[in-house]
Amino acid sequence: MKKYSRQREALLTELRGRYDHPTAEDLYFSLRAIMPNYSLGTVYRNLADLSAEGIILKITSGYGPERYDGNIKPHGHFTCKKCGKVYDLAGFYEKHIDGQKMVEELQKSEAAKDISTINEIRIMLYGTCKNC
Amino acid sequence: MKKYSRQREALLTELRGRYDHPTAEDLYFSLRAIMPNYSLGTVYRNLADLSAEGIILKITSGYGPERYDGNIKPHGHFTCKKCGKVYDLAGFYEKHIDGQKMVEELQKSEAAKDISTINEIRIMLYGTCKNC
DNA sequence: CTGCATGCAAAAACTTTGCACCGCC
DNA sequence: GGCGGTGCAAAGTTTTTGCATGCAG
Repeated sequence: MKKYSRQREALLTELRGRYDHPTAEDLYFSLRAIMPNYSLGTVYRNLADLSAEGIILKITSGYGPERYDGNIKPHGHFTCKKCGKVYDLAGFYEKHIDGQKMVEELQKSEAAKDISTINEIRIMLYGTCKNC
Repeated sequence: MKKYSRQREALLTELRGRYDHPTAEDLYFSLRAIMPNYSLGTVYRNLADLSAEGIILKITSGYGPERYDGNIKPHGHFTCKKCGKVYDLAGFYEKHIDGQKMVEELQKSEAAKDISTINEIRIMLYGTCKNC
């Protein structure tokens, strides 16, 4: 069982209160404003724990540092290759992705020889954003 | 126009000759065996150039360093969260992903307000592999 | 009190870059 | 010959970790 901590709680609240897919450093600065001794190591440790538990989402784009999302409802993302910013693709999953079917088909396919379990599907589109 | 170099040529040959999604370091060691002065900086520079030009694929999983793929035909990947290894999902794209339709629908959707151009779609599944 | 979480700083992991030299065009 | 690519090493960026201390259970 996981032990409660004010730091983890504050991190979760902060992340859930914003919709800009912050980096660890973004969160660090925000949290420092509230809890002046909040350390960067703790940000990273809590982000790693929370995302491993599936309580938050880690967003990996390959353009800049990792970003995090408090919204764990499956949804697609778009990354701007110029500025690295990540945008939500609302409604995209519902329209285009049938996770259950994908997993079922994979289990029947040749790829099944390598795969033991599947627990996450990420979809990332790339291009340039309107601000760039 | 891009100038020819033995190093870039060898990198491309090496990458196209293997199907294990090597990291920059993997390629560095392989290339060193053939060209003893091949430097890691050059590996990174050529990987960056080639992937920016779309001649090779950069595979970002978020579990370990970037990996690269000489096969640029669109295809899905699977990452093992334990060992970081990446596997191809053959036939997955054809069966599940209609890139053109995705882009068209996105242009009509609310997400279009942020997006200027789209030029890549990546899909990554996660879980554990048979070897772990 | 006991042990997991934190703060802080050092270190690790990965990637980029400055500069002198080399080799393609 | 000129300019872009390379080799090497140093530096940059991002993330992880060791250890003493603090706080939840």
